[in-house]
Amino acid sequence: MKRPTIADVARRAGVSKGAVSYALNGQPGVSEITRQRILAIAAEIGFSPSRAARSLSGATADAVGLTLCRPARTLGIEPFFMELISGVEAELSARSYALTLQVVADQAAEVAVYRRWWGERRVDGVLVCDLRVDDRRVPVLEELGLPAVVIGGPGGTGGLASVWSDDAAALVETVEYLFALGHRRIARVGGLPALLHTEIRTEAFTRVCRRLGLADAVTVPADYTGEEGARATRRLLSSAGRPTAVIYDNDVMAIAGLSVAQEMGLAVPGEVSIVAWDDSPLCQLVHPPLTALGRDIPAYGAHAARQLLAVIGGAPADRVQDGTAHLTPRGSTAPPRAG
Amino acid sequence: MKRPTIADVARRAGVSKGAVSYALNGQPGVSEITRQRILAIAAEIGFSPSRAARSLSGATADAVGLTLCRPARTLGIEPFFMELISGVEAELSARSYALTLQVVADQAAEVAVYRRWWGERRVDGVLVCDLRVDDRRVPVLEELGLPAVVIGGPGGTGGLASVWSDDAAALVETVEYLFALGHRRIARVGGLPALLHTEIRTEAFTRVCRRLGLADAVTVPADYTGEEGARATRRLLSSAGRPTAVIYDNDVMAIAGLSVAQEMGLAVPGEVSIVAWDDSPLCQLVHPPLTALGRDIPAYGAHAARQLLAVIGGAPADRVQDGTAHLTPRGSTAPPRAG
DNA sequence: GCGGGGAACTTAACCGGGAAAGTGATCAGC
DNA sequence: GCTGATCACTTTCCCGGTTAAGTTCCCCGC
Repeated sequence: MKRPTIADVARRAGVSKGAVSYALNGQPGVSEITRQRILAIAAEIGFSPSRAARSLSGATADAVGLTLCRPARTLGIEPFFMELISGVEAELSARSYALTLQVVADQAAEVAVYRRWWGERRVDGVLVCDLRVDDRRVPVLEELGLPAVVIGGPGGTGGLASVWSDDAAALVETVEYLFALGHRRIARVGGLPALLHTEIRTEAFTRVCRRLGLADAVTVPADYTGEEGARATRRLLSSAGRPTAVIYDNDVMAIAGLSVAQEMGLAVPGEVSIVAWDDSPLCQLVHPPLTALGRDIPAYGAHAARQLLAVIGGAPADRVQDGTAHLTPRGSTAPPRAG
Repeated sequence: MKRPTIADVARRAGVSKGAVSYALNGQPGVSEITRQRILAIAAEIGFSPSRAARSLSGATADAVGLTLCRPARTLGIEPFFMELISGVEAELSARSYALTLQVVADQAAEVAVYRRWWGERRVDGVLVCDLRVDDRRVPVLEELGLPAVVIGGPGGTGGLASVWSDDAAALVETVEYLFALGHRRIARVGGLPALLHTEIRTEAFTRVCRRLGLADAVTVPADYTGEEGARATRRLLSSAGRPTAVIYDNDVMAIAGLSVAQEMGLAVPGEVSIVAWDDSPLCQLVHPPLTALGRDIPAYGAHAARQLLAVIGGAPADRVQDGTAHLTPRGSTAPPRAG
């Protein structure tokens, strides 16, 4: 019932608590026989050193923080965060680091959380998601000196370490694929415009379309929810000179878009081709299954966690590139029907 | 850069650190003028007390733990956990408690995590998900004396506090609704059979079907993934005397089932009606939109968190009932087509 | 037989707070 | 004018580890 302390172990072993500390941490200063005896006693009474006491001397909390700044409803439907977290976790728990999670309302709250965590020494570092254009968290983290790895970029990460994926290249690949199929009117339903990766994708989209000579390459901003995806799709598909292909910034909006197209009596992929960013099992459950840009999100998370641990360990704040998303063609894309 | 301590505040205020401690904690022992001066200085230099030092004296970690024991891919697609977490978080962060998350491989690992967390005083209590039949975590938690709230039941929670929802009643309501529509051959695609709530639902299903005189009320076990949902559906719909209605234990399997039915040329809801457990925006994105059993998962999580904080505070280990899921009829259910 | 050098410990200081006990000074009451 | 209470602090100890600085004791060499 009562949690044993190092003093309990010492008493039972008939040694001082210093000796127990040496024994448990594999340091010289105790004989092998004594060490084994101490370890056996510690295991027997279920002793594990108090993290608080340890971090009070040692200065590390053995925990990293992650804040999520999205409304509850979009957090739930998007597999991205949960997959990211499970990847982060895999890496952290292998080194017995804990993950402290906090859902915040806005960036101001997030910055406050960072300050508190660091002041309280609750975490040794943080992972930063949903990087924004001119993100106010970046200068704060730099000022605090709180070890951090930004999941996102490239660019906009200041002097902080980051792990990024080349969304621009993935988008170019997608547009070129649709172009090769014969599409000339391609539209895009984007994510939240304030997010940096949305801007990166939008810019890449505009650039590649101009290069290919596609005039009206429009991006309709949305917010990753099905409702917004549906509304944007309705707008696009009811316009004069409607697109023959639509790229969506996440799977939920793509599925909503597919529904809207079918509702409007448009054949997919005959009259409209659909591509989803973020491949997920859902993309394969609908009819037709969605062509999607997928990548290994848990690995991305693990990569970020690994880098954060390195930065905490004193490594320089590198900007590391993770794998680029690759296109998996499925039934939702085809050459546009002539007409 | 360097994190200030209480001694820094004391030095700048020209008082002892004891005085600073009283001032910050709102205790008597300092004059109001001094208190204000100390608070101003603390705010100015960005001081927040070290959690480690505080919990070393005070014994509370101001953190609760949550372990998730599902493979990464099913964690991602199911909105349940993320919604639960956001609800838990809302309650915890209001009382500035932190949430420590750990993804584990199996129950043995989970038990080890509990032992470590408690021994390390990393958490003040834990939330237990995915309660199993004869769950081995329950006796361990009781033995450790680690405050815990089980999210699940009723039953199987030993002497631990719990928050539960009446799945049996919700299932009965669903079957009666389908019966009233005229369905006489109703099947169910269940979740993992090892989970207690699956067993509760299965038993309730069997009982209500017997009561209504529905002979072949079969439950096909599955694992919440789309693939298994599709496989189970294929099996059910290709059998002789195929069901005219199928109830799925989660939304992903229901969507997969809908796809399979449409693939097999069966009209939904004309030839097969479909009901999903766990309503989510996805259910409204497919065609036809799915009739679903929904409830407020974030509120469920908040409820559990609130109870855990109460138990940590010394409240008795009650078993509290949360709201029952309610049926939202949509386009996927209708009277069976005569034939 | 005695000093030197380790090995195997013990002791004690420290980390950063909380809180009980102690210290002056002021003030009220008799 | 003395006692006692109260205020506003300061001092000191404690939490449970880590670790630098001793302290024994034993072995070895000369």
